[in-house]
Amino acid sequence: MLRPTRQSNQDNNAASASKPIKTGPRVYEEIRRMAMDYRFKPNERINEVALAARLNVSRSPIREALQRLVTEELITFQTNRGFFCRGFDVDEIVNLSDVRAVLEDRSLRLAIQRATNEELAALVDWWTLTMARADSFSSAELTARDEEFHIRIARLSGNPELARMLEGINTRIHFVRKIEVEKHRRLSTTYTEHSEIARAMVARDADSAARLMHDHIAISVADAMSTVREGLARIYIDVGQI
Amino acid sequence: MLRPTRQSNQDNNAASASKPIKTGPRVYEEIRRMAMDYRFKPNERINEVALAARLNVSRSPIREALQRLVTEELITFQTNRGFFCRGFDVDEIVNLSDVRAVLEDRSLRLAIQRATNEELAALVDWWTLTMARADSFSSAELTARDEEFHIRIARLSGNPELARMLEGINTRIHFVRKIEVEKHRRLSTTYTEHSEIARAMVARDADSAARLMHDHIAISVADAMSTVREGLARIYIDVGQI
DNA sequence: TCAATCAGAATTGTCGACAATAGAAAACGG
DNA sequence: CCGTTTTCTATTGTCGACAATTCTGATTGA
Repeated sequence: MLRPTRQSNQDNNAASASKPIKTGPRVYEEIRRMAMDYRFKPNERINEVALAARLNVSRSPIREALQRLVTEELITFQTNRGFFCRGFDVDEIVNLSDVRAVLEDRSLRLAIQRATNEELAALVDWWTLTMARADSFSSAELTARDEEFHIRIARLSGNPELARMLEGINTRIHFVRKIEVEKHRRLSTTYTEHSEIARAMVARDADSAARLMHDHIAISVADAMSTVREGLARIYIDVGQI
Repeated sequence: MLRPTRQSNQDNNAASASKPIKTGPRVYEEIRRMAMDYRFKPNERINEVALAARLNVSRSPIREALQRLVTEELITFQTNRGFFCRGFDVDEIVNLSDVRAVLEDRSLRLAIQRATNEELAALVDWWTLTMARADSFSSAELTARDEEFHIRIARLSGNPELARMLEGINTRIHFVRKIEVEKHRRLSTTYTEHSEIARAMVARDADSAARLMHDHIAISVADAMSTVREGLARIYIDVGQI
């Protein structure tokens, strides 16, 4: 295999000849994605050499990426035993939803105080457009838009820390959210809640907006359990790629 | 220097012959501490080899620790340029305080709902005891107790995610807090606020407790500026160890 | 049959080496 | 004298190697 000088990024996945991208960040992003989507089974031990081979790099960048993901709570770690996929359980989802609720509340209220009319109008328009095209989007794309709606509000809050924390939560509940989006889709329930929230924001009606947001986010333990049940089914049924 | 087989942890700092401690975790903890206390100057570039030499290890564990600290926002990173100490500025402190306020509010309300009488009584007692001995504590110890007071409440909330996020914020504002503790001390202002909060919790008076907590945490931009000013003075005046 | 013990295999932890990149200093030209 | 280019040096990025640890599963003894 005569080692190449400094691995010329031989683009293993997807034939995109677009960007070279440093291996470090690329590896991090790739593993992060895998963890978000539970491509590792819950609590599964992650074999460093196998993963390194799969991504065509040595263990160093793998380990560095994994360490980062540990503090993002997407991965766990035990000394001398290595890295593991996080678990997938109801409590965590419920707890995260609770934290999320208070952060979204603050986020929204600050946005109402600080955002300009134009910015809020743009939010409404963007979501209206998204809904109009909803049918043409895949579930993954729709989930991404859902996430983006909330992040946009967080950005309008003017507090980057708030946005950062919400993004952290988002990556951790991404899988759950995707399941919920698909459930919505099956029942052809449209996402009118976002529109209502955005309109209340335009009207600078903080309390109404906050109430709508809260109801939108709130998740009963029963709902969480049902979602987890479905999630576990997918994780263990879907055949891994390759 | 005839390399030793697997570095026998020759205990560079402090003569503690207590625990062996794996180098990985040790290094992480040590660098984390340095970052918390701004032993690196704000925005200073961190030299990996120098740091490795200082801690008597190779660059691998250093880099892994630094990567973790990047996602904890104690360190920044730029590809091909390396790691840097985070900045030290007013906006960040104000923004973090704002987030902290909502998390502490939630934390406290959940604790009031869920904690037992015994747990809340223990909180009051512990703080009373701490205050009684306050004079015998160093500023560092007192700061640690201050932090612990809030973390205990977060634990009583029963939501580990809440506690985790507050801990994350605590590590980032640790330096600021220490300065505030010393300011209090100079003015011999006693920390009665904690006692009042705890007592309101015992009385299950959520709104009063929350109001007290909010006032306790709230920081005006002017205050933040003054604290930052003092902080910068310390950072650049204190001579680094060795 | 089952628990405990003990090789042998697999995996992690840390290291030193070296190429690629960025940064600093020197040489150059105006 | 100052801005630009070039050369040299310092630093980061990634790798393969090997010791230490954990895991596996085979063997033993009750």
